[in-house]
Amino acid sequence: MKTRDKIILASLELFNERGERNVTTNHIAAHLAISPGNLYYHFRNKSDIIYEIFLEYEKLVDYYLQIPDDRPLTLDDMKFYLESVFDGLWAYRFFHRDLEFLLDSDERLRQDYREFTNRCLVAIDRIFLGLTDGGVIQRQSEELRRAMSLNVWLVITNWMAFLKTAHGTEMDSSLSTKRMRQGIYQVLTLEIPYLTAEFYDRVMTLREQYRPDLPDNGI
Amino acid sequence: MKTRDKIILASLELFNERGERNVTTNHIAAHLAISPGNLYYHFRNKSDIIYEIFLEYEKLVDYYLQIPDDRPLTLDDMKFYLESVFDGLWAYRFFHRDLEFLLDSDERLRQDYREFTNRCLVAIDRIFLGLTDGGVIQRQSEELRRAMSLNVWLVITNWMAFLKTAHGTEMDSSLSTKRMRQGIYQVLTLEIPYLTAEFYDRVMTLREQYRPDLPDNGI
DNA sequence: CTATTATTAGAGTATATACTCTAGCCGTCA
DNA sequence: TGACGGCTAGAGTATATACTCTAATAATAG
Repeated sequence: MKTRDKIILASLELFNERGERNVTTNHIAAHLAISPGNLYYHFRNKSDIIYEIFLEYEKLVDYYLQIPDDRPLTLDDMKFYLESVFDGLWAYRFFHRDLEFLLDSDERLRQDYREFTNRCLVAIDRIFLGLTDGGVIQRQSEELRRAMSLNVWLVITNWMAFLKTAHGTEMDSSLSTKRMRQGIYQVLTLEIPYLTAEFYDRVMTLREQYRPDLPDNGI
Repeated sequence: MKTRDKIILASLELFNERGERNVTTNHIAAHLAISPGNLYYHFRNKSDIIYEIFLEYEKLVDYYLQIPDDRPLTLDDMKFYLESVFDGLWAYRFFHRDLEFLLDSDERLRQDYREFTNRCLVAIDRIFLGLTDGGVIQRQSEELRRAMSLNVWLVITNWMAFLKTAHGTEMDSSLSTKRMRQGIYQVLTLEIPYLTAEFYDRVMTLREQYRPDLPDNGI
């Protein structure tokens, strides 16, 4: 593998583990057993590494959120969207953690992230529409649908942070995978009142699969 | 005013403006035109200042979220809760920004914040119950109510971050006050399907007052 | 084989940051 | 008046961090 790619990979790994703020370029270099000079030969600065990682994240999510325009959406589609998005969130979880700082310190990233958010919101909206056409969700006013899409986005993008802050340090990966799934449960909760009678039971059954089997409220 | 209190106040102000990460203890001292030594006479370290600010935040929110147990809740109560909580969020907006890092670097804060989250979730749940008793909201299963409460919490605590990241740098205070109100709009959106027939119109009218009068989706 | 270019090592630097230390000021109370 | 304790100034320090510079090595093309 090219050194450049190794740097991106190691950075992502370290960022996810320790948080971008706690990972220096020297750490990254040391982790790869290369010299700082080598790292800076491939990247002008730390922001450039982060930006590159963002581009991958963006590409992944954009890929996942493709919406067929020749057919309505099914329950399987919905399940796929939810699982994919939460997987992406997990794979790049450092990103939403220090988001505001990252955007503050990189104009390019700020611009791109804004458009990315926009695309995601539009995609969520289209998914709702597609599910409406598919008879899963009742038709709603555009205004309500948009407000709902935004709420879905807020729940999704805040889920990781909630897990990290509301739980202790007991974030071993198996537990957090389970907990991640609870994010899907939360999103499905948002949809419940809008389900059609035909699909109500099926969606509720699906939702059961993501229910946290833990005694408390998720705390 | 005591120097100690001035330090807390100035820190909060600077943290909110620039983000905790961008504010050093030397900045705070310089801003107050006092010496670093003076600052460290009053606080052992930066974490201590942040912890002190958190205690005030906590006190404020706990105060706002008091729930009368001798009567059901009214629409006015609900409005009060929403406006108060978003005001608190705005006044201490730096806090949720670098939350994960702050909790990572202060064991005390992590513990306290966890309990704080817990209390808030319980309070939201009780508010829903109170509104049910008040005939505003339809009675739901405990499980659904809890999941809804968590969604409300996720929307609320992510609202500031969303504003900061989804909009450009055009965050003058008048605009952001308007935008903050949209957070209430979003929370009310969550409640719509659960309103009783008697209160539906009144809540929808209230919600109208928080509707963003901007052309786009809030981007 | 040689010349040129891409890559890498690793010491080094400028700056920032959290925090310390000592000396002195100032109000109060005996 | 003087001594004492709370408060403050401000220079200073150890460490970290992002990043640079030069020289050496590997790869490649002619």
